[in-house]
Amino acid sequence: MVFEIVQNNNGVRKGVLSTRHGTLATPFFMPDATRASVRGLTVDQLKSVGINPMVVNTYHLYLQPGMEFMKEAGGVHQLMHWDGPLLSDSGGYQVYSLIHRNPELGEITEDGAVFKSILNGSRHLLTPEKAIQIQFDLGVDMMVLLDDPRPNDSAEKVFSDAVDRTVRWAQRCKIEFEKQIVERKFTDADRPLLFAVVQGGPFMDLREKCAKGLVEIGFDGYSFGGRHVDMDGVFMEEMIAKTASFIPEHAPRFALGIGTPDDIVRCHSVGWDMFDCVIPTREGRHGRLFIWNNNEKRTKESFYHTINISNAQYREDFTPIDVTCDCYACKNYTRAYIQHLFRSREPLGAQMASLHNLRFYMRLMEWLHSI
RNA sequence: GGGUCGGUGGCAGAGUGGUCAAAUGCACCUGACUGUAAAUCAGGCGACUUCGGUCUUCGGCGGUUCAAAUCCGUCCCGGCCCA
Repeated sequence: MVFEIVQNNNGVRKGVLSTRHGTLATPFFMPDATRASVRGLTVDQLKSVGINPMVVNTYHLYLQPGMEFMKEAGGVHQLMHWDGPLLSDSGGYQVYSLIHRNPELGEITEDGAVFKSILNGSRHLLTPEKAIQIQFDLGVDMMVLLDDPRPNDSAEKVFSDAVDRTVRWAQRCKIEFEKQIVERKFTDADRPLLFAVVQGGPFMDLREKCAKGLVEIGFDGYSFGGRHVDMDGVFMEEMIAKTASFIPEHAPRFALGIGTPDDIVRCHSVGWDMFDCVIPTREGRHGRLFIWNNNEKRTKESFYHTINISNAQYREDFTPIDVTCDCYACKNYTRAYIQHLFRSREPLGAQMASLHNLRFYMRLMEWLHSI
């Protein structure tokens, strides 16, 4: 059994997911180590705040350092000196994001995603099969199939076509996945897990259709694809809840790219189990720090606030970022010092901010496990 | 003492008659960031404002001109050169 639900409270689940690099208690959050590195942090630092699974990216690692190198390096675990579980994203979202921002950089065809490298302009074709092969070469524990995301303001027809394509690609991914399992002599006990992606944008019936199509093919887990907020940035609560309900209960549900702390809480409360997001690290690098509200004021609706450490009001604030936090930054440094590091562009500032925010996210997971 | 170049908004530094409340950079004040083209990006940064404008600014003072940061006189201050 890949995934076992140990508690289900009106759809709020706690479970255990088994991977080749250990079991994971859901819900869990994975920081993004896109280029085989959580920006600015060492393995020891990540471990010190309780990080276990992380997400690397097919697209980025394929372009740089490239797959020959990755094979030579002995896989991504060995390369980045990480012995915890790793999940790789397929690169579908990266190509989508690239094309969405600049249509000249590529296009989606039935064959796969055609795109220009932003590093040197070289042309590449990422097919569903290739995305799977690359992820096997990376040696990750969990992979995501190549999907076809679209911006949330697209027409229904666009989403409908994207859903159909995502399902067709899913079929191709599954076939390639099974072929690789045989070729690489994996057994059911030591094979990686494969996650499908449910697309459909804001259209509920398309989400349902996509989920059905994917479930029919059969995957280890299912992900929420695309953006979970509308064009105004509003969390699409009902759609996210419904999409979870379209996924079989016994499968882990991965909320791709989600999210802010309250988005994670809301997603978890409607049945999502796994999360990854750049927010704790990116916003940390940009000076936004997550802070717990006082215990007695903590509710699922309101449990944290943020500060921008660069703001003038913290210039002489010689208190820790968060008095309740046990991360290295909070244990040893003051807000005034972190601000000084930011103002003087000392990389230690961004590093400590990332570390603290990741600790915040880990504590958020601990909290969700405890309530 | 003589000559010469120069004094511009917190700093550096453009501008050398009107389109200048004055480029640009830094600093400063905010904001954004959700499967990382992001140690990034956006806005603000003289005062007041009914947001259309109004008023006071480019070392000081005094001129020329319809109009001056820009031209003239003078004074103050600084750099360099000569005594």
